[in-house]
Amino acid sequence: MKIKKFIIKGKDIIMQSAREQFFQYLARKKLRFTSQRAIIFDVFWSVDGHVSPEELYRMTKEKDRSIGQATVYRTLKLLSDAGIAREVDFSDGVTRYEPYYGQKHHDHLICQECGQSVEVVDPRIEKLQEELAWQHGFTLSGHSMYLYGYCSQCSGKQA
Amino acid sequence: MKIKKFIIKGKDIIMQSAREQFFQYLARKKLRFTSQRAIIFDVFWSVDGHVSPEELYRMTKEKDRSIGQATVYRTLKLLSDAGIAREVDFSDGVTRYEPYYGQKHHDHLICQECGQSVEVVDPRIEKLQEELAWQHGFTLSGHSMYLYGYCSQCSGKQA
DNA sequence: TTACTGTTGATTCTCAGTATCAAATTCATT
DNA sequence: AATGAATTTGATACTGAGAATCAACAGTAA
Ligand SMILES: [Mn+2]
Ligand SMILES: [Mn+2]
Ligand SMILES: [Zn+2]
Ligand SMILES: [Zn+2]
Repeated sequence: MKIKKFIIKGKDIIMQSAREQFFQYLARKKLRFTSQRAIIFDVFWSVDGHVSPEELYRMTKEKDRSIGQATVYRTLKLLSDAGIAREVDFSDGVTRYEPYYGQKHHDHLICQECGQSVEVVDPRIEKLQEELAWQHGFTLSGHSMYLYGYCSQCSGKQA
Repeated sequence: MKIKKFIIKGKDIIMQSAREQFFQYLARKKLRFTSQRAIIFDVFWSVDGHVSPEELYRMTKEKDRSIGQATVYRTLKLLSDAGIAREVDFSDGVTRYEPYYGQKHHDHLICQECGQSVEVVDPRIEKLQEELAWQHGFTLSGHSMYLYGYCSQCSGKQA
């Protein structure tokens, strides 16, 4: 109970910080923190998962009928640039976004049967990636890594 | 000279084997090794790089004016299924294909400035990926890993 | 107020990739 | 060779994600 409350409070604080960072980013770029952007941010943050622009569009519409789809796309791009959202691509044709503020970097392990995804990270891999790039004279600025397979439930059903 | 000749000969042998594997695959699936498929295969193989369907379409047209774009798309898909081509996605909006027969698995290191890509592989990373999936109860069937950064030429020009 | 800059939603557009389909080709049997 | 079934083809229409356009709108500062 206490722990859960603590966690929720923690998440809430993070949310406020992220909101603040978004605000700061906009200010720095002389852009405005409009009501639409606020709504989109809030819904996006409350989902806290891997959400496509179209999904988010549907959800924001429930809060505000008048919000346009283009604005959702635009805002997600802004959130990316501000460093509080990240694009993820599970190779199923839709680009998704996930909250990224204060979150450690992670990669994804995806079940090809049921679609569930697990967030994973291995510091040793991260280190080796850096080395690998270095060996080829590259300055590494980022990477994307997706591990595809079958989860414990689904690998039983496999042929 | 001799070495180059040997390499070319080697490549040629591989090409023949890949062609043979394509043929076998088609036979197994009761599909036909048509002239169009042969042409597309040959051009694809001669390019030996990361080529988009549209690029390949343009190139095959130079060999045979009458080949349709749909056939190129279809054939690339067949080559994928046959295990002699692989889709690659450098996150620039186009899916590319690369020959994959007899080639060791590799990942890609991409320069975000000039677009050049380097094929890389680190057995230690591959191993750790396997372990990582295992730890989460997953059976790993594949992965995609792209390292983004700036090559030695381009990192000089960086701001 | 005015002038200016950024924002919005609707709409149109683009572009990769797919679905459709009638005509053509190839294969299997007779 | 003739028949008929199965596969393949290229043209064309279509789809769906995302971007571009644009006129109306909303803050901002003088
Ligand atoms: Mn994630
Ligand atoms: Mn490659
Ligand atoms: Zn599963
Ligand atoms: Zn470069």
